[in-house]
Amino acid sequence: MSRVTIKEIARRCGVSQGAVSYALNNRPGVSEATRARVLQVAAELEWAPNRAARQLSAARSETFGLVLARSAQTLIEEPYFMGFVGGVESVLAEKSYALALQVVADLDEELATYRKWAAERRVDGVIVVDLRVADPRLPVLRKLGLPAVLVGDPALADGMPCVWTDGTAAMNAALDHVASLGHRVIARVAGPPEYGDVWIRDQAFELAARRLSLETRIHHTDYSAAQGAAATRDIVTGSPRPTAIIYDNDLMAVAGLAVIHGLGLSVPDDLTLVAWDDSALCRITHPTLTALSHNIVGYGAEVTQRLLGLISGAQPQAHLYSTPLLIIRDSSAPPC
Amino acid sequence: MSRVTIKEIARRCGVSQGAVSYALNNRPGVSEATRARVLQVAAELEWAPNRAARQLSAARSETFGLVLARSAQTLIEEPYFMGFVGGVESVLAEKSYALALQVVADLDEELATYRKWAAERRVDGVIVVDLRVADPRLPVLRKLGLPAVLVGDPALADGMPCVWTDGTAAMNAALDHVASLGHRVIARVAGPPEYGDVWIRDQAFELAARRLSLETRIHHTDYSAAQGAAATRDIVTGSPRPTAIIYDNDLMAVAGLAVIHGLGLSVPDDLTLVAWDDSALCRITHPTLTALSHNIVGYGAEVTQRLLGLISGAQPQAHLYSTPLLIIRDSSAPPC
DNA sequence: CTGATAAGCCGAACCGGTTAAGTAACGACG
DNA sequence: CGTCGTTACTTAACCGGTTCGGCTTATCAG
Repeated sequence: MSRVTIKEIARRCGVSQGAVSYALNNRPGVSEATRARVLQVAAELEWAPNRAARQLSAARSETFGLVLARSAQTLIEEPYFMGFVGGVESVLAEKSYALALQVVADLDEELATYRKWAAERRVDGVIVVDLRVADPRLPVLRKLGLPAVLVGDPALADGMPCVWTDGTAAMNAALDHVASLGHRVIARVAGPPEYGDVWIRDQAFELAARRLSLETRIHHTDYSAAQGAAATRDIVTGSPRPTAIIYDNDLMAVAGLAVIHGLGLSVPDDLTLVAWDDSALCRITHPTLTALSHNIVGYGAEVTQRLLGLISGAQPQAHLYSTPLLIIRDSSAPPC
Repeated sequence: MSRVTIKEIARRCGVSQGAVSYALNNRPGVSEATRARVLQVAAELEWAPNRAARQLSAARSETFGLVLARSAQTLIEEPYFMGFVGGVESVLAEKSYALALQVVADLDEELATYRKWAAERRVDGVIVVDLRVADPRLPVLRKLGLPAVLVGDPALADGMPCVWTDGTAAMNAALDHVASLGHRVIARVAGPPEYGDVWIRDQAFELAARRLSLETRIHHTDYSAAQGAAATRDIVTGSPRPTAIIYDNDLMAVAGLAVIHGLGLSVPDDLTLVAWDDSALCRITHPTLTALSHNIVGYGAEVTQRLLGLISGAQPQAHLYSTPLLIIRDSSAPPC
């Protein structure tokens, strides 16, 4: 067990602790010769700063927080989150920041977590995902003074800094695509309506449909495969039967595909399918799924960069990360 | 910004800091009356212990570490990890322990992370996943004196504490199942051979096949959907064509299913498919997939419990968590 | 040669807890 | 009544860094 401290380095170099601290932190106050000597000794002893000590005096924890208010089950099923976390990590690692990840059951527990973190000085800032319509977390974060970057549309962010992808544009692209193929009755299998992204897509869906003179229907789900399958069954057995379905995530699209096959129908001959979130799933089904693709790892990285900027004094602002790109695959074709 | 410290509580209660500390930590040395008063004031002020300060003096970080040496891409595709992390979290949350999660590219970076954590006193212990054959991490962890619980078979653990699921028994169950259906030529689409679990399953596969007089072949992959699909193509176009395929994860099984459909073959008429890791994927395909199911969330929780036990002085030992259960679904049937 | 300025370094306070050692008050007991 | 042991605290050191005021010494303008 090495327990190399700054004091030991000071002793060996024959200087004071303070001088060593300046040297190691690349701050003025020591000569280049001394600095070099200190750095060399530190390297020899394999010194690493004790995190707790640094946090205590510097009043920074060098940690960002991320709370996921979803069931463990959802987290398993949705490839989204792990990718996002991976992106966050990739940025944090090189700044030697840490990520405090907390999985909780609901928004109340999420709020409790923020309060606890703020009181404990546990994190320097948080990343807030799954933005809601009139999100109750925003006023709490404001009051706690906890720096935060929101993941979601500025329309939901109430002026707080956020990073978003343009769901409206993506929805337009998707509807333009199916309309241009000749589809006239389109269904949307959406996530829970309280989610801000879902709400925005709902709006965009109806608006674009009106523009293109399409007939529409929307089924709200909890994002799970089970409800995606159920919604698909409802849609397919309805009348007039839609000829295209747009899903809010790829898991439900894959589940829907299986239902359609099970009913003896064919994709894309009888139904055109479009998925949101283009993970590996969309490429391994038969037929492969047309999808709105975006780089989730990059998204997580971008959000983290913004949070780093924010705590070092950057102006809070909304930042458009990207617009999901429509990748056309075998699941879309003209209706027959 | 609340900055409630123990000193403030002491002032308000008219006692010393030390007394407050004893009271808050439920230790002897203060009267019940004083303790009650301190607790009440602490609650009123919404005091929470400053983590850094506590860590510094108590020399415990109340944090466990978990390094995932996989590409961000793999993490996205494999539902496994997020579920495992969720299980770990569920236990840590109630002990108010934190999880330091680090995603790195390879084993060398993983080792570097352990060294850094040990030097910084960053974590009290680590959870080690993806055990290898003759794993280079074990001697390093031993030397660093970092408490660790390994996730994997005792045969790979070199005497260190571990939690495992019985892959051999599961493989036997799978082969008994397909053999009893009448299959005689069985293929295995395995993960990378350097992974300990894969190695164990390889052994078990060959051994059970010999016992049951089956003809076998093994294709090693990197666990990805792409290589799972490629392996399936090889297998199906080989001769004599196997009539059953056992996959090392469900992602590859789903990818394989699509390949088989694409080649105009049918499951389960032409081929029986069995997947390892029973996530939602296995239930949303058509046909649904027979799978070796285990509770990954519970597995993560169990491992974490063991690590908590270990750092509080429990005897290190190997602990069998469970044996994956064979769930028979529509993808298995007698060969025709 | 003197006084001002700055570079380089030291000593010590400080961050917010934990904990060993010391003390005062009090009751029991020989 | 003196002694011993408890109980209930207080005091102060300590964890390992950061940071600030101040002390030397060298540098340089006047």
